[in-house]
Amino acid sequence: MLDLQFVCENRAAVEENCRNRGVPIDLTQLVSLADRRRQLIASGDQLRHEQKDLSGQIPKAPAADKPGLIARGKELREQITQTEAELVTVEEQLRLEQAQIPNMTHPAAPIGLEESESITAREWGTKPKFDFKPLDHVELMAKLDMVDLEAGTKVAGHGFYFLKNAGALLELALVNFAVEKLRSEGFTIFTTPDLARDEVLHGTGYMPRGPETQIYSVHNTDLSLVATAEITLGGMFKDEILDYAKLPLKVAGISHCFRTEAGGRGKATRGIYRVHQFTKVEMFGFTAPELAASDEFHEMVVRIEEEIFQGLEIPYRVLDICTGDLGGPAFRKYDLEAWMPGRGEAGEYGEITSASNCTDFQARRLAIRTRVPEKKGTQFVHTLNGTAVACTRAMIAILENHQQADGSVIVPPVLRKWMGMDRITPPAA
RNA sequence: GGAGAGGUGGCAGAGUGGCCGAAUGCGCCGGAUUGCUAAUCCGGUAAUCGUGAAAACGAUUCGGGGGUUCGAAUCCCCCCCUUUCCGCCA
Repeated sequence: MLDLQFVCENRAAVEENCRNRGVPIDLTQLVSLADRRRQLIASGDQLRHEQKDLSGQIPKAPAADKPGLIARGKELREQITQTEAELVTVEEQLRLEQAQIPNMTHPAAPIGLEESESITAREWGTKPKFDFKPLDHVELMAKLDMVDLEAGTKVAGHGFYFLKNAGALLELALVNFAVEKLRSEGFTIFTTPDLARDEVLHGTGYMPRGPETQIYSVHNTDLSLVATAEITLGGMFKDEILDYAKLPLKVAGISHCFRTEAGGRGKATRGIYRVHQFTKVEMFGFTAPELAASDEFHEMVVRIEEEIFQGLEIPYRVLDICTGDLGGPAFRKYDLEAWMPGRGEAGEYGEITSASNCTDFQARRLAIRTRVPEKKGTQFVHTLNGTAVACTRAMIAILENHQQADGSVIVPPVLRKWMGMDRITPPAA
């Protein structure tokens, strides 16, 4: 969420930003609610001040004066109750209005509403040329006996799967590879809860239990399955004041990710590209509340993502995401898209990572602050998140890019120590 | 799951209706002093909201919510969390 005072004082800029992002918004209501809130706080403060003063006089007052003072006290109590009740209502409405407003946007982010208006910042690697018709990951995994989609459907429904044989090993190898990389970069590694309180989901900008939610919730509890470890990693320092000297904090989480993918049917649903559950290693950062600090962290996150996929020898491109395609909390976002030879007619790019700088947008709702030397009070830290490895997508890219004419797949050298094999071949019958 | 104990400032820990935003200790910051890797002494040291250019002033906050009262950290009710013992268990 944005700072209320900031929104009121920079109304035109906020409205323009919303237009750039394709978010319809009218700030009139918000501004008048903010005014009303201020009035109510002022009169409430004044009434309470008088009440405090009065109740201090009562024990010392002559007996004859007491009934009058007590009567006045009762009157004040009623006025205060009334004022506070209205304030609660106003603040509730205000919160709803505020929640609609997306983060501001990095001045360098490309402006545009269509996905196609994102800019390709750079490309890496050479797309493989095959002297045979390349298979897609579904066919490859079937031939290599790496997945059981039917069993997944039987047990949990469409969008669930059993990884099997080299499939299961490949998932673990990817997790290990990412963890090794992140440790060398100074990240503290966590396995995190796969469920979180709705309050934490809201804090990180996810909306459980709505009509269009992407989130699975557990009935009769305030818990939901996490869509990413971003939620739990962001939530772990909720309401805390972080030591400025220890920033930036680099943490990484291994978790399962659960997504309903409501309305996601139709495009690219084949195989394990879009699934309801997958395993992911996620980076998360808390930086000093300065754009220079979070910008630098953002570049580092993208660099690590690129080095991971360079290690896996996957051709990819980096997209600087345009304003219309940024999520609400993101100030700027870079996606990595891997070349997937089995997608579409002759191969297509598919999203494999996403790295966002959320500036203080998440931190404000989560109340994660720091004390900046020489500055009064506390300030909200900046938070960032980025995918190290989303296993299913990474597996697709590996299988389709490294497939051989005989249907086997060469294992990227960096994974071999965990896979225990150089090449994935069909298991002996 | 059963029985008990407890949630107060960065930490520890007092406080059972007005003199309590809160003793004391530790930590931290500033200063004094001492020729010595330290001790001692003095002072300062919460967050949030509102008004204000600022200094400052006011309000709120003792796990959360509700109640009693002129007045609640303190009394009553509900909830949450932590912890100890027992049971069960990967």
